[in-house]
Amino acid sequence: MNAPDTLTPEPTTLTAQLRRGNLFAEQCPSREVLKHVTSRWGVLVLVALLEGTHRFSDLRRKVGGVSEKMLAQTLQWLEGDGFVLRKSYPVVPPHVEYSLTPLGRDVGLRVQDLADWIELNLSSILQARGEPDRTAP
Amino acid sequence: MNAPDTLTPEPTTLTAQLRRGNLFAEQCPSREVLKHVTSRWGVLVLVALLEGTHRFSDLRRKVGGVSEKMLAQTLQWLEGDGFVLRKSYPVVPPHVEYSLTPLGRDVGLRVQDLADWIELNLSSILQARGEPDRTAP
DNA sequence: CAGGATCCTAAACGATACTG
DNA sequence: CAGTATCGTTTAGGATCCTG
Repeated sequence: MNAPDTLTPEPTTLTAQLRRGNLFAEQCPSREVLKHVTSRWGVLVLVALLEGTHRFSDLRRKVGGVSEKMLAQTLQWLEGDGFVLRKSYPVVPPHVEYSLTPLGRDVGLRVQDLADWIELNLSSILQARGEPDRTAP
Repeated sequence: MNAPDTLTPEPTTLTAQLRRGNLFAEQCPSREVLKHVTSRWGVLVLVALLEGTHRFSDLRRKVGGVSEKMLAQTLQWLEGDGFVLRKSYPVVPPHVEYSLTPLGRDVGLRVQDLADWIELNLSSILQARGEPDRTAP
């Protein structure tokens, strides 16, 4: 850990190659999915839906700052990836419910885990930034 | 869990409030950190650095498609948040090494967990999209 | 109510050139 | 080598209006 002239020579183990083979490759399809899941609103929508089914306006109200357009687009991304189930009731006025598929719950839990960790460690992070700690009184 | 007409009325438990209190609030400082960590290149840089110390050009080569500018900016974000340690050796030509702090390793593991999950389930996801499964021959 | 269509701005991003 | 500076392009994102 103290030889500045030798750089870490790639842990070329088989498992590493197989498990995280192409994420670093520019054309890896995972990147698209990752983009949806880690998008500004994707994270919040997934976490919100972990708490249960929501209607469009519920999500809009819950996820502070999201616009109609972006919420719709985010939901379509996540639906397209098989994470979100869209259930439309043919009534007037329209009634649409969004929920997580099993796949979505799985990925949502990991996203929530990450988000929770950040909130929990926000204090240390802000201190690293030299910013005031707003989590403690 | 099966009443479509009653939406989840906010789990106003203390723990929920404390643990994920303000993520949904527009001005929550966590969002900024989340943005860095889940950014297009932030994810890849964190995962790359989990494998060990890298020099700038190593990262540049490893993370396919990243530009000098974005790599530099991403590293500065992560350094500012206390996730990445920048070690500069005053030699010529310049020699700079990037590694993860304990905090960075912690968050990196969660990001990697998410990324790995996506790669592992890419097959199911692409099928949900109706796209061909490129992970199986 | 749920969103599609349109228009527009700000931000992200990339390519290139340049410097200590 | 490890960046910064600058510029041009692309995309994200928001506001508004409109419809079933």
